[in-house]
Amino acid sequence: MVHTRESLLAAAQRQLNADPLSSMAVVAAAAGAGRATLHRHFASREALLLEIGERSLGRWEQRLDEHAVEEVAASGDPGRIRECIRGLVRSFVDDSDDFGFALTDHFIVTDPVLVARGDTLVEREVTLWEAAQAAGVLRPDLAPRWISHAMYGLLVSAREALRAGDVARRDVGDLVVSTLLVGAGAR
Amino acid sequence: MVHTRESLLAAAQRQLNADPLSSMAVVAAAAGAGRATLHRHFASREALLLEIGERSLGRWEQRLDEHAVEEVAASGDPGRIRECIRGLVRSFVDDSDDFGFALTDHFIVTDPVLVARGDTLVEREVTLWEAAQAAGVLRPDLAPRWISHAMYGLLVSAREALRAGDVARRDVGDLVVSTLLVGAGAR
DNA sequence: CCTGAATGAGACACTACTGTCTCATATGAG
DNA sequence: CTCATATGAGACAGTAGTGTCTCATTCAGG
Repeated sequence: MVHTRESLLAAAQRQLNADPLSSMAVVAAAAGAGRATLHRHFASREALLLEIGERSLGRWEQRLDEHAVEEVAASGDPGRIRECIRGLVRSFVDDSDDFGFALTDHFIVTDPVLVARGDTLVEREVTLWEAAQAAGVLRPDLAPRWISHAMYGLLVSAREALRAGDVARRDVGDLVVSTLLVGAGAR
Repeated sequence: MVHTRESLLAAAQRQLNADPLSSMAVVAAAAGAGRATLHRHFASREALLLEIGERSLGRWEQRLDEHAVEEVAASGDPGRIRECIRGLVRSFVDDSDDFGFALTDHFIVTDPVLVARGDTLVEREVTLWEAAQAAGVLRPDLAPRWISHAMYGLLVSAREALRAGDVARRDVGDLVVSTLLVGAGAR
């Protein structure tokens, strides 16, 4: 069997997603690799977790790029902004399946380097929230950072709801978008 | 120093809330107790976690009782239902400070006994969501269980927002209620 | 003051995991 | 086919945590 760094990372992510406390031995087995091989690619468990964190942040960043967050924000066009938010959130929901445990894992959420990089990404998001508020797409009375937190909370919800089998996978993106935008109250 | 089972539990909860991976030694120190004393009250780490889980579920159940969820649901009165939801969610937000880590800790979230008991509490909540939908307080097109998931996700949001210092403690209850009910979109 | 129960400190054996190493085997490129 | 390389299995020492135990000390109630 041949093991690329990427395939190991992906398998590790999948396994740690299922059980965040999995040992290196378990992770290696889940990747169909020996423990030694895993250690050849990642010097330590910590290094592996860091890399997974980086990978998750990379995907997150990529999503912000894909949706041209800054450009849309600068445009000030309510229609474009609304569509951008919808698309962005849907992308995040898709990702939360693979990357979800990085949302709550204590080590990843705590590591200073990852936190710093995450903060810069939140910063980028915030420009979108602020533009959305200015364009009348989002409520102006909410702190932009709260909007980010609320969105991530709903990603956790989506993850849990899927795990519990309470919602269908194809519905969950719309569910998050609509809950975030219009809430659960009757109009 | 005298240590009641309750004081140990409370301290353990506080410590594990700060760092879910704290060892028994760290937990004991945080409670101002010796490791032996902690073990006299809780046979094993697992037993301690279980008890914390039970404690959290107990508080949760207590909240449902306090707000007379079933009675309010049965009343069908939109005003009462709306007030009940507001009060309930605010209570949960208050609790999530102390009990928050039980929301995401893998062991607690996974243990079959706790999960089973948690399910029955979700069941009680669901009666409220359904009544709210029937009374025109909540959107009828959302699965009641999704509403529960969304609310818990927003509790995670609240916890994180507080930890990051992005919102004031006195605001966070209203923030969750209002985000859950009307969302972040402009009306 | 006296006494019995609770406590803290620490020793102890045990387990699980980590990170390193070796070596025989498998595998793919030339 | 041949050979260099990657791999899996396992040995190994080191570390950290757990659960049990003992024992001297503390402390509250009589």
